[in-house]
Amino acid sequence: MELGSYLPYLVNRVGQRFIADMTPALNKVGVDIQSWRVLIALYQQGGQPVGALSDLTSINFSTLSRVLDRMEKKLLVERLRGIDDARSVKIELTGKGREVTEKILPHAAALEAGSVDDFSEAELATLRQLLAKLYNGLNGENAEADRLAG
Amino acid sequence: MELGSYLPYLVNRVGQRFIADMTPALNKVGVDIQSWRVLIALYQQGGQPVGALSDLTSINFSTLSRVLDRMEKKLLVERLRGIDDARSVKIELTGKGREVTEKILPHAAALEAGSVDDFSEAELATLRQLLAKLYNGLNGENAEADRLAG
DNA sequence: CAATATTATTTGCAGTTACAAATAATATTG
DNA sequence: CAATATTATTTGTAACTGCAAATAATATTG
Repeated sequence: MELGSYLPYLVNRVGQRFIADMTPALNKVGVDIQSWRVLIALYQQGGQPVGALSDLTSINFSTLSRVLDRMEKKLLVERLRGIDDARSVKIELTGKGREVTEKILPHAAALEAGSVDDFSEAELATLRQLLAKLYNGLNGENAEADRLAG
Repeated sequence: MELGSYLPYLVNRVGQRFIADMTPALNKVGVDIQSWRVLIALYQQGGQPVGALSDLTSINFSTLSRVLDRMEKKLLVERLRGIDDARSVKIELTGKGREVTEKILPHAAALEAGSVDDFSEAELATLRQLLAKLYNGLNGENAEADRLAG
């Protein structure tokens, strides 16, 4: 097996570069990378219970609970307890959360655009499609359970 | 901007799934994900100074120093001080390090193979090529410096 | 060649992360 | 409907991470 063709390696180094390149813009508004993932998810998909948000952001649910603590302290989100089921907590963007998200979004868009400067539209579409397909080919945290359940 | 087509999102969730799916095999031999990245890198590219290893694994160099502490304690690697330049420390796999790597490798290969089960050879080649191209389109940690240097 | 600058790695420290257990609520079942 | 199981989130804790400063060595320069 060659490192340069090993998918986890190729994916990880791209992910780390995205983070590194995004960091200056995030620092400017005092938002860390995890909080940024929560911000876009909420901005685009609307208020979510913690569990759904965990799936959406790929952040471990107990880590996410702490990320939400930080964000709540900064008034970026609020926890709405027991809207339909009192066990779940709906997380909503605040006005400030929306504002901050909209301040960051142009940087994010520019960074993404810059990263695929040399891509044709077809290549870009293919990359997105193949990344989605790859995701579906993986098991996620329920790998063990999935396998046992057959 | 749509979340489902946003590259950092697509890449991050694939990366997290790779980690989640790999974790059981790593736990079995008591190796964490960062150490695993170091193991494959050294196994395939040979002994490296810390800085080069940091680039190769996308692990922050100061974090890497601590990862190497753990690995050294487990006798997976050794630090060879001042081979050519006494400032640098060459990191080498130990026999045990090689052994453990070879115990994990089949799981890693199987996981990768399983993740692309539905891919044609052409799709797989395209994905790898586009991920490499995407990586090159990103700036890495020197983004600021690069930009200033023009 | 002493003083200063540069390069490579480690360490202090203040957070962040994730497992497992605890808490809190709803759902099931005998 | 009380007892038990299940679902959703938080919290205790121990380890991990990354920035910035410290250390340690080589390279440059006046």
